[in-house]
Amino acid sequence: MVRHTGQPAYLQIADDLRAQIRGGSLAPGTPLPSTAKLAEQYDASLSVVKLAVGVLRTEGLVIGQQGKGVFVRDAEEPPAGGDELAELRATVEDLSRRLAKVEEQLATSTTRRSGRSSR
Amino acid sequence: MVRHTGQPAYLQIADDLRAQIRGGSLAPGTPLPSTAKLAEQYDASLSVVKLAVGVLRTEGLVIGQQGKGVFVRDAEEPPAGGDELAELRATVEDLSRRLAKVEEQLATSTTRRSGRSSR
DNA sequence: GTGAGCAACATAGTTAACCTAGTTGGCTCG
DNA sequence: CGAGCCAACTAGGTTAACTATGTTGCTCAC
Repeated sequence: MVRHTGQPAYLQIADDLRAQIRGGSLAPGTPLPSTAKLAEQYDASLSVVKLAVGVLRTEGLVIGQQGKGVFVRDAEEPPAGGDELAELRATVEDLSRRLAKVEEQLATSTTRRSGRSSR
Repeated sequence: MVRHTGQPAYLQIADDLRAQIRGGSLAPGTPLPSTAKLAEQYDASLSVVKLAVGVLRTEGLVIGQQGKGVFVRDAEEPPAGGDELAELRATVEDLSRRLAKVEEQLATSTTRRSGRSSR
């Protein structure tokens, strides 16, 4: 897969593509590699690549055109800070998750139930 | 499915949920119906509901918690100042601070099972 | 040479199945 | 009574298959 950073594969791929876009490796107007190519490149299934592209599409970073490809958006004007906002939100969500986890660990260090055996 | 407005089902569902959130039918902090319930409610497959929720998650409108549910995030509405960015940055800073603190607590008391019975 | 048609490839959407993992509450057994 | 186990929920991730639809380039007949 990609790496086991705790992040799901489709988010890792989305992150990587996002970084390439912001970094300039993928200039506005240029098409991303095709779904199949990306799947091979990241050694992932088509499904996770589609999910990753879907995330970027939702974020408005890219625009998919049926039959042609997925193109990096011009990013002329960030609509209400759309993409940076999305990034910040993702960060917030991640932080919240981690925080809730450690806080729970701290709070329940004595409670200790939930014995879930094997499985 | 939902309706054939040209929009794909998962976007229609996402739109509807988004409208309910913004409209107040789904107040911040309240959980969305479970995936299964939503699927039944919209007469859609589990997959499209999961996609719809995924969109809202990407947008940061909701936060999913495994085992519990998907909860409406606090106050998506931008304050009158309009500087939602600054607010988010502040939130990120705050979360980072708290997280660092708690992580430090955890690290410095690894063998410690300090009593703190919550729940 | 030109146009029609077709094949190949692209994204997009939908569905279904399986697995992981966290939460909760109830039941059993010591 | 209480601790532990477990079953039934929950969301999340992954994969695969199928369909629809749009684009492009090639071929072939005329």
